[in-house]
Amino acid sequence: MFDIDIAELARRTGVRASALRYYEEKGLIVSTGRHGLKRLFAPSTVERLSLIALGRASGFSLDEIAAMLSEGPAIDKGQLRAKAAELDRRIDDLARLRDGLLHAVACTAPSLMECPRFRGIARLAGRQAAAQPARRRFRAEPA
Amino acid sequence: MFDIDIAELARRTGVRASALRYYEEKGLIVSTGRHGLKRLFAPSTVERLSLIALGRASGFSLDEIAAMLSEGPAIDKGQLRAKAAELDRRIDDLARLRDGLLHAVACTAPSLMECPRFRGIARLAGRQAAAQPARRRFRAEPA
DNA sequence: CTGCAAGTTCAAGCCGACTTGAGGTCAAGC
DNA sequence: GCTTGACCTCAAGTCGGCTTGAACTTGCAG
Repeated sequence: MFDIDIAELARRTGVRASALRYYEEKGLIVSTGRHGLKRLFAPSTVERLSLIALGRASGFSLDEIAAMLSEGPAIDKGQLRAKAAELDRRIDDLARLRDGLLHAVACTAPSLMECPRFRGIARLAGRQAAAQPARRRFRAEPA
Repeated sequence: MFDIDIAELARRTGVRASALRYYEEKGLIVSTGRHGLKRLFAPSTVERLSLIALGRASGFSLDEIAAMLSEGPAIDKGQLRAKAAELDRRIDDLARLRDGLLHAVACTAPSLMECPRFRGIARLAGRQAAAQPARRRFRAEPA
């Protein structure tokens, strides 16, 4: 259970070394010290990074995640509850879209927009859906 | 049921005119013609934009949405099914994170990372969570 | 000792999704 | 017929989240 270097942390988490340095700079993770120049991380950082990945995949910004993970004496419960509620809404949206896609697979209408069921989904979607940039997929650090 | 101009479309959907022009350029929406210089849109574009908003909120890129919405003679069912499965995974992730947040509210451990339940969530989250940029919230076009 | 792979810093670049600003054009109202 | 203001185009800028490249430092193997 000794501290691990950045390459090992990258290997265990699938997060690139450059991203790990960036995370440290942003305060999302901490290194326990250095061996020469090289950063050392506690093994528990692996779990912390899982949580960060989960937050990212759920659409939170790094700053928001930092806030949720902060050790601050006053971690705001109300804010967490609000986040949870927001997640519930997003879950509903995703479920609706999933149902829409599955219906689209089975649907015989010539195009999605001509399918009344799909248009119903569209109508439900409404104005309130928040803008959000596109995902980018993980790319491996060149060997 | 006459065609509407870009300002009206923006008003009905909450999407800024500049974004609508960008969407047209990317082929996500089409204008039916011009009145002078001004674009005209069919009223059904409102629904289409709802769908686009839903897709965005669900983490799809504009290109992916364009593909899903395409009228193409061969809209790939397998791909849609894959998207639906992906959504299911994302829904699971979000539910897990939501449960984690709710537990955090109730939890007595001094910090999230010291709570065994939360660490369990972190462990489940695993490596497979895809990287994804942060949401940006909608900002209204200056009056 | 020396070499070198694997780390380091820092600045600059990239991507998607828009927004902003400058300068131009048009249809409608006076 | 002229102004006005809503819309137009096009290029450049912004933002978050990294990645990349150049130049440098180390600990360890030989």
